[in-house]
Amino acid sequence: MEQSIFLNYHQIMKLIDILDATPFPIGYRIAFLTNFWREPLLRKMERETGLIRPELTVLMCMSFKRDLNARDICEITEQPSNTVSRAVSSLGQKGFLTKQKDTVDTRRQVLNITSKGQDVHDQIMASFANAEAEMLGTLSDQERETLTGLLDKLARSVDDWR
Amino acid sequence: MEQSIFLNYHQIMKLIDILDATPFPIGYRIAFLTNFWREPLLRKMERETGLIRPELTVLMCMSFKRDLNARDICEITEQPSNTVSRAVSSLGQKGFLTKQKDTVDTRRQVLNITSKGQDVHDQIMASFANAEAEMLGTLSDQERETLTGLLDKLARSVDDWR
DNA sequence: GAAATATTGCTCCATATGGAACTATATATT
DNA sequence: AATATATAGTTCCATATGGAGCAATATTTC
Repeated sequence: MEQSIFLNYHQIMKLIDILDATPFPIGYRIAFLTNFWREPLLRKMERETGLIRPELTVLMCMSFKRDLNARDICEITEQPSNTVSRAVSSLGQKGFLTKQKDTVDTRRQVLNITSKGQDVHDQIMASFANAEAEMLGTLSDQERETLTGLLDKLARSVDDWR
Repeated sequence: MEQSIFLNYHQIMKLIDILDATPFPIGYRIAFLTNFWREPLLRKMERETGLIRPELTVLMCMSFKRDLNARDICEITEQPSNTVSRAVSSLGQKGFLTKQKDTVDTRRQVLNITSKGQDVHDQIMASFANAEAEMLGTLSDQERETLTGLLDKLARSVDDWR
């Protein structure tokens, strides 16, 4: 029975128990879930596809809308321009996007995802969707809908609170 | 009216609209909120207190439980040992924790938060609590309770899904 | 008790990332 | 038209962070 006492000790001392004691229960649970859900997923994506986070961000933007330039992506994602620049550059080298000079403003480059880029994008999206389904395993359909609605309210009011 | 068309263009192209199109609506909203809520808070903490994330993590553990050692903190937080080691070292230099050699195992150091460390910890917790209150401005008390419960369910089932 | 193994905490190194400054081009002002 | 200012995208640099491996100590095995 020594063993079970030892296990209990560790159960009691998991991070989630500290979170109960924080005065920001929702904020910290959100951060907790990001740490344990998104971060491992990004590491897995990195291992399997060689892409890193800013590259995924750029892929997602290009998949959503055609003919963006780097500046557009900076504004959409609120990422610094050097981060976007690096991601665009490496995605180009990998053949995941095409660049054309903007005929009106030659400083700009018009960016578009290639079919190869779209394929890896779709593969990553599928992997994330799958991982979300696992995370949500304990929630009913009703609960999922409620949670989506509440998170959406918070996310859409972003300009009010930050 | 040119101006308003321009603004609408940008409104439409905000990140939240891309998120609607992802096949993991909950996971991505959680990540989105972390990006726009926690990250700026950590930057603010860094500017105001000089502490960085791993240092806060260690402070929170020590505030929750006395006489931990670095290994305990690694296990609780699932952080790599070098990250914890660095944080313990710098918190020690700043006078935010005390180290005593463990009498049983001299490799270990018994760590405890100082009152100075507790003060800065409490100050940071208050700042985070305040920021959470702002984020939750659009939610009713009932909605907050529901959200806490749902996030808690997900967080507590972490060992099932990862 | 000696040797093999495990564990604690640290250092070295590689890399992701953001700030600031820079180059090239476009726009505004006169 | 000439100059001043603004903007797109890049490079340089500083730093946060994790992986791998290391030294010191503890534990296990024989």
